[in-house]
Amino acid sequence: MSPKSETRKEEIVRVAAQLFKEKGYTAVTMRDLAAKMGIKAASLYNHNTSKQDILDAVIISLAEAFTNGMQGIKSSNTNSIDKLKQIIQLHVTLSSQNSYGMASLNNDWMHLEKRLDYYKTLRVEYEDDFRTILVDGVAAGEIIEANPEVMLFSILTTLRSLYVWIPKKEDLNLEEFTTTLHHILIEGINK
Amino acid sequence: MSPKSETRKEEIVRVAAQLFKEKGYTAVTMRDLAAKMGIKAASLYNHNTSKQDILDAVIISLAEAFTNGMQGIKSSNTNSIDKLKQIIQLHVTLSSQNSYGMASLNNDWMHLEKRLDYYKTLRVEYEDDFRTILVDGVAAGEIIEANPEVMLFSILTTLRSLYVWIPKKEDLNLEEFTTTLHHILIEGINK
DNA sequence: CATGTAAACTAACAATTGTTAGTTTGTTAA
DNA sequence: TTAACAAACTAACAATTGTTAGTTTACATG
Repeated sequence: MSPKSETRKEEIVRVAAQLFKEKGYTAVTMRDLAAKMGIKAASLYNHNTSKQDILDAVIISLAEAFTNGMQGIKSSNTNSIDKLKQIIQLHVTLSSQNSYGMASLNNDWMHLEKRLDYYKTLRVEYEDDFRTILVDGVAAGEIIEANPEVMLFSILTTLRSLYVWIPKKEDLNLEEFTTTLHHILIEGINK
Repeated sequence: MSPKSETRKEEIVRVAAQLFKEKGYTAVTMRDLAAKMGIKAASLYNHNTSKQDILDAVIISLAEAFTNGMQGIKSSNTNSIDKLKQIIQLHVTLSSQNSYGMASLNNDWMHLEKRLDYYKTLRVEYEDDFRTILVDGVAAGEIIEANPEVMLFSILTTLRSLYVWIPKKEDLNLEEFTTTLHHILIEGINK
């Protein structure tokens, strides 16, 4: 009934993401991570095979969550403005659930090795899908005829930075925040 | 007549910023930097006293450029919308002149040590000045009555990410880009 | 009780890190 | 020619890094 409780391995990954957000992947040592877990560095290797694997776990699962979310939005039968609202909702949800992981997704992806190409593919495909929604919206007359590349850049960078702001506002009403974001990001390009 | 040509020390700082953008401050070694300069790591110490000092030089000068720009905008006798346009112009200019340094400003500031507090002060003051312009604009009826905090977040994160996009578009017309940004960022909050 | 397993430990390693000391080279100025 | 200086070099250091090997502890299951 309840979700399977967190394994020790998952706990390590979760705590690692917190440290990665504070100092960045490279600056976090296995001894730092172990200290925060209350154990010795060598003990981490009973659960994770390497520091690199921990980074992979943090980043790839989140990147795939975005990809899955985008698939659902693409296949929804709604207009472009509504799809944009769904994208905003997706970013708010994932960023509030995992603001630590979002930091690595944004800042530490270049330290992926084996999975770097896979990550880049997911990222490019996500941006392509996003761009298509904007271009379709312009063609359908729902979105102003500004440069789609600049619209994409402007909206997406705002959404990608949500993880910085959401945890700072502890009394933040997520629903109200999302509505305000809709208003600011979309009214500016709505026709 | 011409600006004093670049010293060896300044050259090192400039090249270091390029590496910092690629891999982040912690992941760049003094041997990496030396190799890119075509010399040995020890030779760097004829010019710079430490790796830390190089990071300070990259970040602080840029942060002060933003502060100086904001001072000029604050003291200009124009309405809030016009001040916002000046801010956009400031970010486009500094980001295109020094996209490498902007990466450190955004991602490596936490590795400042002696100058960390100073940097944080500059950053908070800049955000305060920006917020004041928005609040004044709302009070004057020039800007919609959305939550100023969300407007600030949305616009500022877009501007802070310019350094990622500008170098990617090599044929980018900066003037046209700035105009489009005005349109997208401001029409959405214009009254 | 016996066994298996999850999860911790100590000790150590080889490689890499930022940095220092001391020296050499090449160019400029007197 | 000599003196001064900028800028490179070699060699080495102490500390820190990710990781491995081997062992111990605690608990759950048969």
